[in-house]
This record gives sequence, structure tokens and C-alpha cells, in this order.
Amino acid sequence: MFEQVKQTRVYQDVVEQIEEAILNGTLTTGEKLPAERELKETFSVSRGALREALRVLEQKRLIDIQLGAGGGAIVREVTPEVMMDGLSLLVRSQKVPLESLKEFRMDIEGNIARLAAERANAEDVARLQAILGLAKASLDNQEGWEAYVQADAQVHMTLARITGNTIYEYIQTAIHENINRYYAEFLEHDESVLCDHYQDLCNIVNAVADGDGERACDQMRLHLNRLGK
Amino acid sequence: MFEQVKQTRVYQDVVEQIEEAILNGTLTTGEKLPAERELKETFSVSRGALREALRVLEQKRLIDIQLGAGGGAIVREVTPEVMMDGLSLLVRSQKVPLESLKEFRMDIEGNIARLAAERANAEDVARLQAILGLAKASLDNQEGWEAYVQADAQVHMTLARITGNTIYEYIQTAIHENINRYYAEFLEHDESVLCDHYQDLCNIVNAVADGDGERACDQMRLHLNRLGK
DNA sequence: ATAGGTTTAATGGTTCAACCATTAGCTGGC
DNA sequence: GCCAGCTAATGGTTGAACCATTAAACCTAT
Repeated sequence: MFEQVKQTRVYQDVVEQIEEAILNGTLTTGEKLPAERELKETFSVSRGALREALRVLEQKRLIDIQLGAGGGAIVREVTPEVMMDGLSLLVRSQKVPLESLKEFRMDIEGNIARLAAERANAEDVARLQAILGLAKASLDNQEGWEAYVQADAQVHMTLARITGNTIYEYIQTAIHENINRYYAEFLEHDESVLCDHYQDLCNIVNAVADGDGERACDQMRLHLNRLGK
Repeated sequence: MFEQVKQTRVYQDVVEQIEEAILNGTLTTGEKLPAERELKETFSVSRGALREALRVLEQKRLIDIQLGAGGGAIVREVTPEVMMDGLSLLVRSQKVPLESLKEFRMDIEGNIARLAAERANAEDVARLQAILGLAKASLDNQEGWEAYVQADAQVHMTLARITGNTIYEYIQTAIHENINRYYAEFLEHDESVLCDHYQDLCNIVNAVADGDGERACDQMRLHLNRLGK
């Protein structure tokens, strides 16, 4: 019947007010909030409490804070980037079974590949093939895996961008920044493995070029499944 | 060639040290950190700076803070829950095209339905059918849409749980807490709409009962597509 | 007049000290 | 043995002071 009285902390109230103002558009991207010493009067809180609130908003990627005269809190643009921290923590904590992460990744990147295949135009395909060219060159010239890994990442990122859905773009970034970097360390560098890997990428890009979403999805999943061991 | 010198703030250093300790297991779930007045000595920072660090860690869901004697910061378990805040901000900001959100949701929930169909045992199916029974009853008895909406949410959540992948479970929660709640307000309450909606749920559950992943996925996507308008 | 340095003031970053509010545990009286 | 009240530990909050960084105003020498 009754709810537990929630513990109120003044900084939380400040966070909620500013957050609400940002999300509902009262505060717009790029706008500068008043100085701390002014804000603390507005909210009638101490500077310490206000600063705790600003720390939280900064952590949420809702504001940036600039130092010096004329500095202060500036409202950031809200983008799917805000989803990256969570996934990053999840991976780094290793509290979630690797299988679950792998499954999630295969589903996400499979969908990305499918959508990319359905939506890629000639220019997109050309860009993908150019990246493949670089990858092939770095393999042939024995430039080592450094350049190759970079090319691989670019293929994945480009596919995400082709979908035109920024959510996928940022999730792909988060995956690369976390999961993939982890695997990359254990990736064997011998030639046959890299060649298989390269062939996978070719298969995916070819499917995209053909506009065959299902095949692109399947090839991507095969590719990731092989990596995951 | 050179990198921009990053601005160092003492609280950030404290955050990183504690975060690292939590993620690498030096600090384990449930463990209690020393009192603020002790921690500030350990890190050689002021209590204000330390508290800013604790606010950030709290926001990241890495610690809980208890009040009173014997209170203090307690290390939380890291779960996919940490991903919810980002998605929540994204939806509330309305800065991301509804189409993108809808597409993302259809892909995620489609995958959930497919996995659930592939993995559901007899008990799972029985649970789903029981929920459908409640939904049907609330429709027949004209109990209004309140009970029905709740049953609908339970179907989605149960499917996510059946996948056995906690990432999907939490993403589904985030979706329900944000996207779905938004749509629910605009859902028409007239009988024919609700009946169509109910029929969708039946189709999905039937596909799951048959172990037909593809059909479950398709039905789920159809269902969501109809809602999105 | 302009280039270049210097001063000034605004502003975030940090610290310290004090006090309040909540809570767990102890203590003493019944 | 139990309950009331006291005590101390601990997070919550405040105010004041000072430091570090930055932008803008202000000189000064050529």
C-alpha cells in the first residue's frame, strides 16, 4: 500500500532537473549553463553538492565541462554513444559468460551485415572493396598484422555505417573497442589463419555487393563464430 | 605526432583505481570499502574529491552507498543492467530517429523470439500459455487494458528469460521501461485492436511451442511493426 | 598602428573544517 | 529478558578559502 520513502540527496534533485531540461529540449546542444557559483544559488545548494551533480551529468555524457574564464558546463549532443559505457563495463567485468557476449555479438553483427547488404549503394560497395584491397596488400607485403587488423576493423565499421542506423554504428564501435580488441590479442598470426580470415571478409563483402542480405548475415556469423573459438 | 595533454582531475584518478579493482576482482561483490574519512587518507585527496569519485562510481552502478553507522560504499554485482541507462537516455532524448529505434527493437526482439523458440522446454511453454490465458481473461472480462498490458509485457520478458542470455534479458527490460511504455500511451483501446494484438501474441507463443525459430522471429517482427505505426 | 607581452578577473579544481542526519550497537533500568 | 535511550560511527551538507587555468582587457615598445 505504501512505498518505501526514498532517500533524498540534494545532488540527485539537481541532476534530475538539469537532465530533464536537457532531454526535453529546454537546454539545447551547445548551450552553456551558468557558472557554478551562480547555479548553486539557483538551486539553493552548496557548491559541493552542485559539483557532485555535475560529475554525474558529465559521466552520463550529458555535459562537458570547460576550465578557465568563460568556462563551465556545456550541453552535449545525445547520441547512441551513451550506450558504449555499459557494454564496456560488461565486457571488462567478465561477469557475463563469454558465450552470451558472443551470441549477442553474432546477432548484432549479423543484422548489421544483412541491413548493409540491403542498403549499400555502388559507392558503399566500392569503399568496402577498397578496404579489402588494402587488407590484401598488407597480407602480401608481410606488413604484419597491425595494418591488417586495422583494415578488418574498418570493414566492420563501414558495414555499420552503411545501415544508416546510428545505434548500430555505436554498438559496433563499442564491440570493436572492447570485445574485438580482446580477441585480437589471441589471434594467431600465422599465414593460413589470416588468409582464412581475409577470405571471410571477401565473402561478406561479396554478399553485400550482391545485395544478398541473408548470405551476408550468414557469412558474418560464420566469420565471428570462427574467431570466437 | 603529439597527443593533447589530458586534463587530470584527482577524482578521475580515484574512480579509475577503484573501478579497476572492482573489474579485475581485487574488490569482490558485496565487499565494503573503508569509510570516506579513511579512503580520503588512502588516496591523499580531500573528502570532496573522494565523494565526487563515489558519485561517479554510484552512477556507473558499480557501488551502492549505505547511510549511517557501519555504512559506506558496497561493491555491486556487474550485470547487463549497466546497459539500461544508455538506452534509456537515448529514447528519452528523442534525438535518435524513431525508425532507428524501431529497427533496432525489431531486430533484438526478433532474435529473442528465435532463440526462445529454439531453447524453450515444456515448462517454459506452459508458462507462456498461462500468461496468454490471463491476457485472454482480462480481455473477456473487460477488465480494461491495465491487466492486459501487464500480460503483454510478461510475454516479452519471459521470452527474453528463456533465451538464457542475461544481456537480452536486460535489453528487453530497458526496451519495456522506455520504448514500450511510450507506445502504450498511444495504443488504442478499442476491442478490435486489442484482439489483433492478442492474436499476435498467440502466434508467437505457438511458434515457440513448435520450436520454429524463424516463424517466431517473423511473427514477433510483424507484431512490433504493427505497433510502431 | 600593431605585435607582443602583462595584468586582471572569471571560473572550475581542491582542500579544510564544521555541523547535521541516519544508523547500529551498547547500556542500563524495569 | 526486553525495551528505551544514549553513544559513536558514518554518510550528507555547508561555507570559506585558496589554487590553476583561461579569456579578455590593457599596456608598451617598435
